[in-house]
Amino acid sequence: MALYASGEDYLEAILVLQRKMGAVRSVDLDRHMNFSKPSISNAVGLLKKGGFLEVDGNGSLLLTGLGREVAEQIYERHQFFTRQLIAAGVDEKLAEEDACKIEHAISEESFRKWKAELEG
Amino acid sequence: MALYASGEDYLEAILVLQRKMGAVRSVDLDRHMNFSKPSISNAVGLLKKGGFLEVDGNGSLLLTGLGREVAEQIYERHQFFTRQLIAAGVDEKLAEEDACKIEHAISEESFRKWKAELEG
DNA sequence: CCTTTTTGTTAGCTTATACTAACCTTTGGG
DNA sequence: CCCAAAGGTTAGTATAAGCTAACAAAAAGG
Repeated sequence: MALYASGEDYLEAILVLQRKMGAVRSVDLDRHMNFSKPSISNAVGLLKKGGFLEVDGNGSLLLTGLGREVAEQIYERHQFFTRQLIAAGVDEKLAEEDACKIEHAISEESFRKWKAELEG
Repeated sequence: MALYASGEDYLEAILVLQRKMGAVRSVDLDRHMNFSKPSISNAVGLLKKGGFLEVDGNGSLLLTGLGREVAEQIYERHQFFTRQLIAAGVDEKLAEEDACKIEHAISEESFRKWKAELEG
């Protein structure tokens, strides 16, 4: 099952929220991303079907190995682009916003090389 | 009328083709981008309606001031990201592909500042 | 215990962006 | 001069990703 920009964003959000607050349920995603409950519910269903996460008896979202891998990759990109933009003088809010879009647009290969070049 | 990633790509392609071969018709776009004729036709219609281009009696696509402005902005981003990635060791083909996606994801403000920072 | 709130799902809609199949023009060579 | 090719449009379809309205189930607390 393919993963798209949207799915990457959900996985990243789950990772971030897990680090911040331990267990993460759909409703936490709901509050963190600004999407409606049905959108979250639908996205979580797709990620489950794709093997990126599982839902336990308490409704907690658990990243699988695959899901965690993707989430960490995307989050690393997020941080890199945010740092770069802030270093260039962009204010934090905009830097985050733009990083959040760029992170889905670049290939892993380009990212690795560019990061090595700029921060290596 | 709003302009999306897709529209930006068409405008950029028109600009590039104009520079390379003078007049540009839909069929030239057709060959340059790998989309079907109806997709091109539809996109051109939307760009016309949005005031980004006009079509003359010969079917040539003429960028308006607005259209040219957008096209040049996007093309500048395209060139910047391609250069950066190539400088980081990414091969040209992938650099172009990734640049082509990143160019739509970044805000003008972030782009200006980042370009100034990296290429002074 | 019953009611309200919290949480999640279903059903159905919208929009951006692509596609194919089929059709209509215009144009240009034999 | 006619027929084929080239160029472009129409109609209908698909998919990713969001939305609202309405419902269902579970938890919480007076």
